[in-house]
Order: sequence, then structure tokens, then C-alpha cells
Amino acid sequence: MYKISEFSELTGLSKETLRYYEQEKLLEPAYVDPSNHYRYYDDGSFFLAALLQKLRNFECTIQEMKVVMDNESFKDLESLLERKKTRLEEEVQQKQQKIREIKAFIRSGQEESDT
Amino acid sequence: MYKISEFSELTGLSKETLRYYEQEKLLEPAYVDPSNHYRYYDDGSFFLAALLQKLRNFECTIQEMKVVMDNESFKDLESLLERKKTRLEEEVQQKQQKIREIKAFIRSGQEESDT
DNA sequence: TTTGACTCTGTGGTGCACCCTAGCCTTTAA
DNA sequence: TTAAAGGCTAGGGTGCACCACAGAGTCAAA
Repeated sequence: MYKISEFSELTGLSKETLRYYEQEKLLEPAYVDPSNHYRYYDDGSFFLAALLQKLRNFECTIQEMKVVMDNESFKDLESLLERKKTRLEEEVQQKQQKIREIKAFIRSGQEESDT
Repeated sequence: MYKISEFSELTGLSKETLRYYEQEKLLEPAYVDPSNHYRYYDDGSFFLAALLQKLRNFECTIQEMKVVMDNESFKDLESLLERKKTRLEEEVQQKQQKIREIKAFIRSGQEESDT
């Protein structure tokens, strides 16, 4: 069982983020001491925290992650991953389009100074 | 000379955005009637508004655009465009990496259910 | 036992680029 | 002349995912 600071270092999630995730019912401590309200995390918490970090890196929102974490079976995980992959692919397309537009815009500015 | 609603339709920038851009000294009306404070825009404003929209589309921030608009010669424009192009290219790389990670993650989940 | 490090709760703040509302004044077309 | 449509300002609100702080309680090692 890890206290919040230790678990924070273990996972890379800040203490504030851990408390926020508890409040959002995304990741609840394995045990909360009723006498002093200290939070304690275990290896199961670590697994879940690692999953959450992966999903955040995939640009999932808190709300989206909640849906996944609410069904203990993770049955919504794969469809979320598919949606995020599609979204990322769209964003890549959009950004590549913008890059092309910037290149064209730079070229047009240079031609203008040629005249 | 266009009143704000007409200019808003012409450019696609909302009236609120136009007032906000004036406040930020990004795009000031060509003329403001001192008796009633009505804003009037002209074709020069239109050119600038089109530039601003292009830059916003390229993901420039208000602050970055201010730097460009403050030097009437647009001498900072090309370097801003180059920076934004580089930034977009980096973001494309990052998103492509995330896509690869999602694919691997999905595969790993499927293999798990094979065992 | 002391002391310093840790934890708790509750509340407010952050950044960005707007959007919205109320309450009032002005223009414009009928 | 009147009434609708449109303009103005000042100020507050939005969403997201946290971060920061005060003030109080608690733990752990010397």
C-alpha cells in the first residue's frame, strides 16, 4: 500500500491529479483510512493508473475514460481506442493540409517580391 | 465602409470576435464614429481580416498575430509561418506515433484474448 | 517529545479565445 | 412617427484538466 506521494512518484501523476481523479470517480484509492482520510493505493491502482496515462496520451478526455472505467470489464475500451485512432488520423490529415497551405502561402509571398 | 454586422458576414468573423480583436489591437476598424461609437470597416480591413483568419487556421495565437500586425511591414510574417509549419510537422509526427501505439495496444489486447 | 515532513479539505485560479446577456442608445424603413 | 433592427459597453461565463494555497490535522524518526 502506497501513500499518495509515493504513488504519485511511482505513476508520474501528481498528487492533485490523483485527488482529482478520485473526485471524478476515475481512479479511487484501494483504501481510505476512515480515521484520518489518508488515501492508500495498491498494485491494482497502479495498473489502472498506467492505463489512464496511456489513454490520456491518446488524447482521451476524462469523460471518455470514465465510461471505460465504469464498466469493470473494459468492454468499451476497444471502441474508444478505435474512435481515438480515427480522430488522430483526421487530425493528421488536417495538419498536413495546413502545412501545404502554409507552403503555398510562403511561395506566393516570395513570388510577389519577385515582381 | 461596412458596419460590424455586414463586415462580420463578409469575413465570417463574429461581431464579438471583431470587437475582441479591436480590444487586442489586432484589427481596428477603419473608422469609429465619435458620436455613437459605431465601428466601420473598409476593404483594407477586409484584407487584414482575411490574413488573420488564415493565420488562425494555421494555429497562430492572438499574441503571435499581434507581433505580425504591429509591424506594418509584415516583416515577421514569414518567420512566424516557418515556425508554425515546423510546429505542425512535429504535431503530425507525434500523432502518427500515438496512432502506432494505439494499434499496438489494440493488437496486444486481442492477443491476450487468444490465450 | 519534538519537529519536520506529510496529509487532509475546501476553495479559488489558470489559459485561451472567444460567447452571451442586460440595459441602453441609434438608425432605418414603413 | 414609430417600431423593428441593429449598435454600444461592461461584465460575467465557458470548457478542460488540472494547479496552488491556506489552515488544520497526522505521522515518523531522532
